[in-house]
Amino acid sequence: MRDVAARAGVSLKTVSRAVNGEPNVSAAVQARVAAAVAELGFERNDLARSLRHGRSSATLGLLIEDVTNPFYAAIAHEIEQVAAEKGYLLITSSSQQQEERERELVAALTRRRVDGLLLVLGGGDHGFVAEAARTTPTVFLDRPPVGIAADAVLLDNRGGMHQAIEHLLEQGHRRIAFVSDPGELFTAAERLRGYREALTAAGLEIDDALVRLGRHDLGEAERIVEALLALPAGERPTAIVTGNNRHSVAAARALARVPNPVALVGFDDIELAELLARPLTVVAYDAGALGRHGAELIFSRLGATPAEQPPPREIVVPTRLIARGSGELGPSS
Amino acid sequence: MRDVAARAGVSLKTVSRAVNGEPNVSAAVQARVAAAVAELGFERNDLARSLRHGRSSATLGLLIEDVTNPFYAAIAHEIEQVAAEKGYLLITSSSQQQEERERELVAALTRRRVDGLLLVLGGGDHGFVAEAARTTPTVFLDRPPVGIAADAVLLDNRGGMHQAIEHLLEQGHRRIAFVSDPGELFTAAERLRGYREALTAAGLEIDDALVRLGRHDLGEAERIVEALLALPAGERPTAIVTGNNRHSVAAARALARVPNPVALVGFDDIELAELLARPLTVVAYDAGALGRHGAELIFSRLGATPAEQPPPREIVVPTRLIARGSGELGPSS
DNA sequence: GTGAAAGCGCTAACAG
DNA sequence: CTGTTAGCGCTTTCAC
Repeated sequence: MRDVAARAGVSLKTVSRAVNGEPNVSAAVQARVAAAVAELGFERNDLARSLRHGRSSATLGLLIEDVTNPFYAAIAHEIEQVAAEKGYLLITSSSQQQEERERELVAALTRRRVDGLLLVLGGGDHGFVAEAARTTPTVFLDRPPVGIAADAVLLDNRGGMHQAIEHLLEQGHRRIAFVSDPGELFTAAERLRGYREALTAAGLEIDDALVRLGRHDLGEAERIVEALLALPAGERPTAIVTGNNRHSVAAARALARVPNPVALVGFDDIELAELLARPLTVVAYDAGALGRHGAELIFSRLGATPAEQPPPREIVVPTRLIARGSGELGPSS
Repeated sequence: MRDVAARAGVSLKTVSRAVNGEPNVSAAVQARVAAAVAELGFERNDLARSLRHGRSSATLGLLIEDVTNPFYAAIAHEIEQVAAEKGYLLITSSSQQQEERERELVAALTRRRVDGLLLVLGGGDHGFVAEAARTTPTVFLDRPPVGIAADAVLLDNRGGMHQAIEHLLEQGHRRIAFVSDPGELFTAAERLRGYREALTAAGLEIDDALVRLGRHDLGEAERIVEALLALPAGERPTAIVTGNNRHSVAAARALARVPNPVALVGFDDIELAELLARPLTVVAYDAGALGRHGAELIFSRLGATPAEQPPPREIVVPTRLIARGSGELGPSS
């Protein structure tokens, strides 16, 4: 920038004004600066800018488990879209479900002075985010904050699971298995609660042998479903509900290998679900909405003065059941 | 940091040393600084650090079309993994296939002084990247640079298409359609070239009516395939090869709606392809490898002195055919 | 309309 | 081992 000033024969500050489109720069000077900028290939250093400017690195930070899961990709994409409209960029980082990585990455994002933090965190206490959340607008996505207060955008986990169970009950199922993540995970716990509530409301006993919670590693999940399917006649479930798209994929694979499949309803939609040999019935929702609302919550805080900051808010994204076939198999088919 | 220094009763520089784990800090002082840091909830400002430090914002910039496409998600994920090992974060931005966005985003990333640029750009001249590439290690992914020299990681597009066509020829197909992106796109052009080469090598004429290039908008792509399937008997293709995963999804959907389907081979693998009603035969490859190699190329330049910089390099990722059923349909089935 | 001085938070290069 | 000085590239403040 100093070089540009020298080249254009003006002061540093004038270049700054010209480059940033501030008022009080004559057309002639504006043009001279523009020419110098072009000749020197100058690009404003936004790091230095935000340092002095005090605020705004014009960057948001997102922490998810893994972008290759379409659920997270949808979230990341929507955040990025909202951010782009405001001239913000997005740093996306993956925890790989490791709490240590979560800590490291929140710290790394904070050190870079992101203007907002969007977090999908695992179980356990989230106290390590408290400090960052004090100075940076922070939104929890998919899972609520634990141990601290902050905005959150969640799914209607229980409601969605009610839809799934009620749908299967209508088909005559009475032995419905639930395959999902470990119960430490908020979403798994809530969906399990929905599962229990719906069964209990129908006057059925909960058979804990049909509740299988394990990491959403595809291989392990497949083995869990295989074990369920290998149960003797009376104990075998006639339907399975999965707790997320990874488990749905695993269950679909395991089911494809047995001669006498059972009904399946997945939580979260899957591309091409309708073209599967056994079209997948799912509890669907707008995953991107988690990101979109989250980004909007961030920007609403960014646009408000400290005095105007509202108390923590919670947004719940609705679910809906899409029947495609796999969930319409009867108990004896 | 100044507050920490005051609190610990040491100089600014000593805090800097302690915080960064530099040598020449006594254990006692180290402890006192650590205590002050904890009490004040201090987090080093990496923006200021990299400003002074001159180099390294410890951030890489990635420009893709859209993270919700699993192809790009795989790339982003691998880059992030490699970056994480070195303590780097990744800014992921989506062009949505708009050249104007590409320009804006490359500029935005450059202004933030990312240490490396990984770009998936559309057709047209890439001159607008030249200035950035001069000062920042830049790698082109999936599509080579046009008009400038830079590292690139590409797929074996022609080879992959040869595999697809040869496979279909072996099944007896002679009328094979090609459905892909517009020819301005390097990958589409190369795959089309592979298609032509393989057919010509087999002594067949190219029927341009069977070559349909259009944006990979799912709806439009479906209509293109429908049109092909609606051709009269003699003109109708007996097999279709798609140019990318979006077109494969579109083709699978369109094919599922007709009573007399044709063979289908997709370029790029799809999750659950084996569980589709008509299991999808594909030309598969390691999409993540594009990202992994790209990130490694960046870091190799980052670790080299200006004098050591090698000339632009090109890495080609191999493809392989996976037969699952849709590509093994005969011409008269 | 334009410029000079000061400083954002940190670290390189020296001193001590 | 620790502190001082200067300055990264930019913007704020205030003067002209």
